[in-house]
Amino acid sequence: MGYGNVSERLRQPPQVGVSVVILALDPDSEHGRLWLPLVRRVRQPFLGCWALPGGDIRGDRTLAQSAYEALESTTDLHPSYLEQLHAFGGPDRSRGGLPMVSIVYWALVGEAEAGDFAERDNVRWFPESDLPSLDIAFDHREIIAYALARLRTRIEYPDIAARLVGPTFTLRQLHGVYEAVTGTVLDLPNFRRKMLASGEIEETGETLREGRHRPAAVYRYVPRRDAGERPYAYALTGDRLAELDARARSAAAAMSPGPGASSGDDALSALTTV
Amino acid sequence: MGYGNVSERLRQPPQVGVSVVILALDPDSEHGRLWLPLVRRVRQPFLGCWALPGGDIRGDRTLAQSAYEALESTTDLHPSYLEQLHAFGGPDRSRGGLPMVSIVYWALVGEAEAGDFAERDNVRWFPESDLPSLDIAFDHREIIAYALARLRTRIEYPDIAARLVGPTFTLRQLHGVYEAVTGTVLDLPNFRRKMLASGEIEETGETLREGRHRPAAVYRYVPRRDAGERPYAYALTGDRLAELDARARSAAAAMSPGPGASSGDDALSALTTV
DNA sequence: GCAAAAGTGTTTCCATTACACCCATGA
DNA sequence: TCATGGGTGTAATGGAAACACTTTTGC
Repeated sequence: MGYGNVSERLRQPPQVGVSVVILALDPDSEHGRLWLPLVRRVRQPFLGCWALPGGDIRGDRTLAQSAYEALESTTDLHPSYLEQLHAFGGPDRSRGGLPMVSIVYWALVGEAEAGDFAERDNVRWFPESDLPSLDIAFDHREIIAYALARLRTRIEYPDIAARLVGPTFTLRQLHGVYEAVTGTVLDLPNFRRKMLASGEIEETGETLREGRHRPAAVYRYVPRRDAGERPYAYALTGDRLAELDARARSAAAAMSPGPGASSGDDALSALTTV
Repeated sequence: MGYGNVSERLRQPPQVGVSVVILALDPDSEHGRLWLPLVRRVRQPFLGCWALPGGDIRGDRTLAQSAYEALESTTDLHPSYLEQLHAFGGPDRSRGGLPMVSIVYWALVGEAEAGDFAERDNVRWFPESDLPSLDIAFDHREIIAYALARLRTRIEYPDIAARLVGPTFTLRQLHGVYEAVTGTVLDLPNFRRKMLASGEIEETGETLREGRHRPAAVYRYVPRRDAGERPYAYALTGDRLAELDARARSAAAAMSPGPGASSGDDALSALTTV
């Protein structure tokens, strides 16, 4: 493919890719801080820098599918929430290469899952407040800040917090997530009432002992089928996500030689774009 | 450019473009309904159908600039608000051609400006509730619905309504906009207090006579510099928009032979993409 | 019994709602 | 002076915030 000099390249229509900001609760931190996985780049530009997991967009996939596949193949995680964040573009983000537009998604994964993740050389989790100081590729630092801001405003609903904490939880745990994410202090009794009144939370019948005191009731999140929670929400949750998951699995199976061997390191080899 | 058969084309990385949903108040309608301009396509696919104004993305422009230029060159309008809506993609929207991703913006223009617009063959304004029934290109009908839904949820702030109605307005006019957009009935006295309490509205000192009764005070919208109105807002307003406008003008001047002749029909020749 | 967290009750406060009312103006 | 919309006052409502309180458990 012959392209001209730099200024000619800049006038070309840009390439498109997807990236994903994957947010989870750090299970090692007692006070529930957020962390996220970054991938080390193995190509120029920004070789060796940390970048958001990403990949190409294929014409025969939806954008969400492309995002899911990028996420799943680099980190082996299965998000409980996936939503388009923003499309980023412009002259600042090309760095001498071809201009690039990234459609960025943000994803949430449950605490348990983020914990049982085995770290690899080219993927590492960083606490939200302790990102690498210099070597973050492109404008990914600002994109992360943007995703965190979105998370903080979206968390008014039980939904988001429940997806961060995992399938079941006590009200105190959920409360902790809210406090960690918003950085504020919330009255626990009022919080409890509000969550229960939302109708999106349901007792499992189990209880959880955690010290020499009264055990707490365990709840699960139940999306209300009220329909119109939020009038326009292109977020993927529940069944829609399972669908994407099934697709990703069958695609992986088709590419791998034997069954069950679909998560080799070749699939993990630093899928990153701008 | 040699591309293979259909299924091979579908696997190619998609092209990118911008489209804009331009919303305004229909000045002919007394009860303040919304309308928007669509452009007739002069190319396959969907030749002859109505489509959102759109254009290409250039690597040396920001996405918002590209959206502004698409909007300005097709309709000669100058929006008072411009914000990214969503990126649309996926296999459904290629129609046998190359796969296409559209980054869609939504824009607001003031009532006065939308009124003084001269209709042209290939651009026509349609009331929101009376879009062409069949011949809308691609998925643009759903995109319009999505933009309208966004407008309806965003309008809680004085901001959005003020930009629809124009630079100055009476509280009753503003009230009418709210009722038209939300489709609900609002108590006028309470509405008035709420707007004034927001601190984002300021008396101009003028009054407006409209019948054989007391004249109404005229107000203007004053964005509060409180900063954090909305925590992350990539919306363009005020100065930032003026900047885009200046850029678009100078670009147009550079392309046209004489001064002031920059809005010939060549610039209007149906810039539409998916 | 005692410590600690689970869970409940109650009061206060504030923003929204509903609606009655007065005011300014032109005909 | 009267019709009409501009503009103000105020009581009722409902939900969020603050915090005192009771209950259940392990040791």
